[in-house]
Amino acid sequence: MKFEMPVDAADGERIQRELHEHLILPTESSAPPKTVTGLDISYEIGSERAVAAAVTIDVTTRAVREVAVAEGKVLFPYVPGLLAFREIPLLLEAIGRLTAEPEVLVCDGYGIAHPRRFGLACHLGVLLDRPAFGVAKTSFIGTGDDPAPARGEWSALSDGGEVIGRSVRTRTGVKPVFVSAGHRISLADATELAVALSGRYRIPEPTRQADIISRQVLRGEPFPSWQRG
DNA sequence: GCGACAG
DNA sequence: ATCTTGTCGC
Repeated sequence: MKFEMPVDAADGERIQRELHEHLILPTESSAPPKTVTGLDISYEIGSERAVAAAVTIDVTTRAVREVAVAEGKVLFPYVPGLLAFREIPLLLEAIGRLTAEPEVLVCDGYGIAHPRRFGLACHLGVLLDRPAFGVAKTSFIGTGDDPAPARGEWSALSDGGEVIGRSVRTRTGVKPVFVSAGHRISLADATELAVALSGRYRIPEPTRQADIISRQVLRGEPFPSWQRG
């Protein structure tokens, strides 16, 4: 599917409602992927310059398999609920530069835990027709109890009587992250991947590395030697 | 009407 | 998202 840039906020909501029709949200679990590709963007203050990074991580070892970046100008302002239109153009460019097609995508943000049930992870997943989910650091919509303190524990995130995601403990005793399904993946699988991809840090390795690398490139710091392409 | 509000 | 060092605590 092709990305469409809205002319204003109302148009953006229209696009989201349209694409929402293509969402696929399985209940059943799927076979675990061998790799997961994390996405994130770093912005420069006082300008529209930004750098996106797509980092493919080996699920078993959590080691970096491949890195791709894209630099450019952001054309849409940050508006809660419309984050996708600000980040998708550059993210698609970075993803397109990967040698290996992503198996599963993980975004720094939300999937269906969104005002119109169509967050960044849903949008990207539908456009690329790939499984995708979101892992956010702070709350957006929905309420729920705090999960038990042990790593792997979680509690449901609900809104208007429906479960839209989970508050997941990726590290024992540390503030939980918010996981929500984006496209072609069950909430249970997204939760398991979020935990499996986290180890020493609260943020799963794919998005954590994408965050670090996009920032390094933005600041013109030495590019990781193990990267190629 | 008054907050809240992914990144 | 971004401006920013050290410091306290497990």
